[in-house]
Amino acid sequence: MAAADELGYRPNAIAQGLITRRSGMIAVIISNLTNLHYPEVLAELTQGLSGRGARVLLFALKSESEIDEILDQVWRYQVDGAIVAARLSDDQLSTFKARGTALVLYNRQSDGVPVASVACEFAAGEALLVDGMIASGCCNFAIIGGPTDSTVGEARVNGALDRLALAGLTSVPIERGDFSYQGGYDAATRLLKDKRIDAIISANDTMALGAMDAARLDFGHQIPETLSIVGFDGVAPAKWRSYDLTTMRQPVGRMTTAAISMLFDQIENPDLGPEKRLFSGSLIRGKTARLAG
Amino acid sequence: MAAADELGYRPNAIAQGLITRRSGMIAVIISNLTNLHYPEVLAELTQGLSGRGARVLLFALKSESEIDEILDQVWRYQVDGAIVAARLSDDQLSTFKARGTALVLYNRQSDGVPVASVACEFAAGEALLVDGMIASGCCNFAIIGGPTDSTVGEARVNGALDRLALAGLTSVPIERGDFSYQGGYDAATRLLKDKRIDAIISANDTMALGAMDAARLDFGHQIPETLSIVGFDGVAPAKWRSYDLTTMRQPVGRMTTAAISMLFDQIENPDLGPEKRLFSGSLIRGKTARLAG
DNA sequence: CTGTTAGCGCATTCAA
DNA sequence: TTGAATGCGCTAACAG
Repeated sequence: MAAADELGYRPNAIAQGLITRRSGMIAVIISNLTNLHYPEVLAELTQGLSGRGARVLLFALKSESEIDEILDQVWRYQVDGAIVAARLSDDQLSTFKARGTALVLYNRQSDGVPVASVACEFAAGEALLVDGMIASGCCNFAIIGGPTDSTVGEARVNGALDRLALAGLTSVPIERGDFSYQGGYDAATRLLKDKRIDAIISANDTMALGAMDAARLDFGHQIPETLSIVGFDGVAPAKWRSYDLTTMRQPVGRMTTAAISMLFDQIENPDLGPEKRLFSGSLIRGKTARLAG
Repeated sequence: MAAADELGYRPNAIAQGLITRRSGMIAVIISNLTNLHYPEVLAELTQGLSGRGARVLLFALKSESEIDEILDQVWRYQVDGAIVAARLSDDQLSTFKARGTALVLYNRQSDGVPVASVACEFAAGEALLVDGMIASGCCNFAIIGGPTDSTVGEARVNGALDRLALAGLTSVPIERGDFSYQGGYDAATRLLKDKRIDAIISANDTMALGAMDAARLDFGHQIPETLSIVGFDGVAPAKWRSYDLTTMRQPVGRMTTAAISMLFDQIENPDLGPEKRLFSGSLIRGKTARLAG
């Protein structure tokens, strides 16, 4: 019988799945793969899932409107579970429960339906950044946010705003970008017309890098002397020496590991109550902000 | 019957696949997802395949040695085809033919077994870069290559060496990196100890960016006045204003589109002769090399 | 054109 | 322990 194996025989996983009702496939749904942060997440997820004997069925959304057709495919393929970094409506969330498909949200929360999720704590992270900048003398803040329909983006903007308000800083100008370098560059170009701005908080690193270039190359700013800039994520280019961005690094490894184990917990024990796990980021003291304290 | 659909019924693609012998899944195998270039490729592939009604089963290799277990999974899952950006042995290539699984190599070639592939022409690209640099007065070239076991890396290094030899430039120093920023940074640090070097050719953009930072921040070079640097790929960060790298951009959209249509051609017509499609890159005249001509 | 049946490749059950 | 039968959800080929 082992001879058959030498002949190239491999059990048909598709047929196996039909009978065991376990396809061995996990849907990974990511809304903007081109964001520098997500390839890292995807790589970790793929490795981690592979280590637990599962395969990744990948879905990348070009726009959030595609999510319905994507979910349609997800149902057809009988995936054992899904890890989702995209906006899901309450209806869509309920469908997962109704169909008994395990689900973990990545860096998103649900206000309505209870659902398992992992996320990086932004409030504490933003607070740390904001407090440090205030303590070092920044007083005219501006924010570069994501699109208003982005959960992550809004959360980070609000986290920063809250902390600024706590320090008595209100009416902070906000410009929005699409999380891209160019988006950050353009947003900063609009913001820096106001010469008093001496601190920019960006909702992610890539936009912060664009903002840095606009500030120093077009506006003649010295960073961090005349302008502080901070980001969020801790992507690889933020560490590059031409930038050396001050930012909060998401613990990608721990988050993906957690997402995977939560997913398998659900699969093995279907009526497990959903759990939310929050990880705190780690401060990367780059050279783009003087952080006192 | 349409009422059943409202009830949430979706045909079981797994069962469909069992009988039609078409799973609707394409394996995408990528060796180093963390390389900045590949997320873009993956995004395009996923979109394109989705547009043709196929789903992506993703495999990311941490090291080339995992390829065998990966292929094992590929066979089990009865994928309709595979797009592979990883090193495959002749044996492995033959197995695809033997099992009748459609296959397109991405940016790799096979010398032995005939197999369909798409690739970006490096020789002409490197020639363009090299000629331009020579014409503008560079005469002490150095090369930053990839690991010796990387097909793409070696091809690009050899492309550059050939062209340099044609101009009578021989004994060009080569240092190798792992395609990462740090790898390029370190390689440049070793190369630039020789003060005569006035031109660096990097096997990819990310290493070129690392080399730029080493050159200007540690060695006090003015780019491109005292040192020219060119890369290959055309990744997003290469266009960032702090770098503005001179490079050859791979036509990712055309290449992925071609890979997908070649794959489907094979699927629909199994005994189609393999075709190699070569695309030429487009020169991006950044600011890191003065290119005469 | 609608209704029935067989079988895709397995895992699981039951009989031997 | 080994061997044969059943069925997972569907499609295709067939009969009515």
